[in-house]
Amino acid sequence: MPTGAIPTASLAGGMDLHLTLESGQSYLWRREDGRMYENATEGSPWYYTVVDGEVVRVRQTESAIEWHASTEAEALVRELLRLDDDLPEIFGAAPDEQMLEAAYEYARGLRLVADPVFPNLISFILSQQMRVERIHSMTTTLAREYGAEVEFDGGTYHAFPTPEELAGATESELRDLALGYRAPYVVRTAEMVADGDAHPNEALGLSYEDARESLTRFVGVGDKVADCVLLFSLGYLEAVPLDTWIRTAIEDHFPDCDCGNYAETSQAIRQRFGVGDGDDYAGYVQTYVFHYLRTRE
DNA sequence: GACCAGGTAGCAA
DNA sequence: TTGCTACATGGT
Repeated sequence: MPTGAIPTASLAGGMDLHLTLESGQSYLWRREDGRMYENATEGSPWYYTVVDGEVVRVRQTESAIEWHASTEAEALVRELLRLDDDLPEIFGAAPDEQMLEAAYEYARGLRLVADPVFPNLISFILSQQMRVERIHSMTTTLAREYGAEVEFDGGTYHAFPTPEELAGATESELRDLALGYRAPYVVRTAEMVADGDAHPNEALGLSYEDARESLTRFVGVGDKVADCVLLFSLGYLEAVPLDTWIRTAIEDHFPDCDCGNYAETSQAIRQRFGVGDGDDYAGYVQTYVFHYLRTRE
């Protein structure tokens, strides 16, 4: 079984794996000690995910990010956890606002993730009007009920279901799993992908705003969920999902950015959060602010 | 028992 | 276009 260790000192701006995986941006990793989202973080718990049928385990030790997988996986780990992002470069040039500075300090070492797109799309369809812990538990349930079992190093893991596997579920079954009114959204979106009518990757290559518009054709996907898919999966780091927490931040700290509708408020806050003259990395700033506001105290 | 959580679809004006 | 409102569930 290939293993490896990526020295933390080699990563620009360091890395905090716990923050990165438990800050509510990805719902596709699970903690092997079963203590996801508990504040106590003694030891170096392993996290795992399944990508294209391959189990990938990672943990953070004092000096490295260790990985363990069924194939050579360093490049994949670097991609999934965005280990090549240069945090000092991003935050060195980020806006000089008191609340933002507090968020940078609070979440030092937090990196964005690059989730596989279909699982990410479904997990954020589930996310509406839900708390972070429950979103994670619902994606875990879908993996357990509909995902393929993968054997790895003596253990059994569950992959997130494919579009075909989820399209085979019924609304009624998913309601029985406590997905509530999101159940038909999940089935219908999975069917669109499984039937070849649409794929979230078709957003790639489009301008940011066209890409956001493109994703909203999926059932259960509006501007906010589309922004999450763009930011946490498709590498549009300028995307700033306007959820309840960010809307509160706008109200309290950047009231001039509230333009009354999503598209214009989005543009204003992206300019405010962005590095330099444009909106570069505005989504990076957003993720720090979200985590800071949601979990401080 | 309200109130809230990483909102959206459907419908009326 | 914009402005309601219904929608499930579980925790505080």
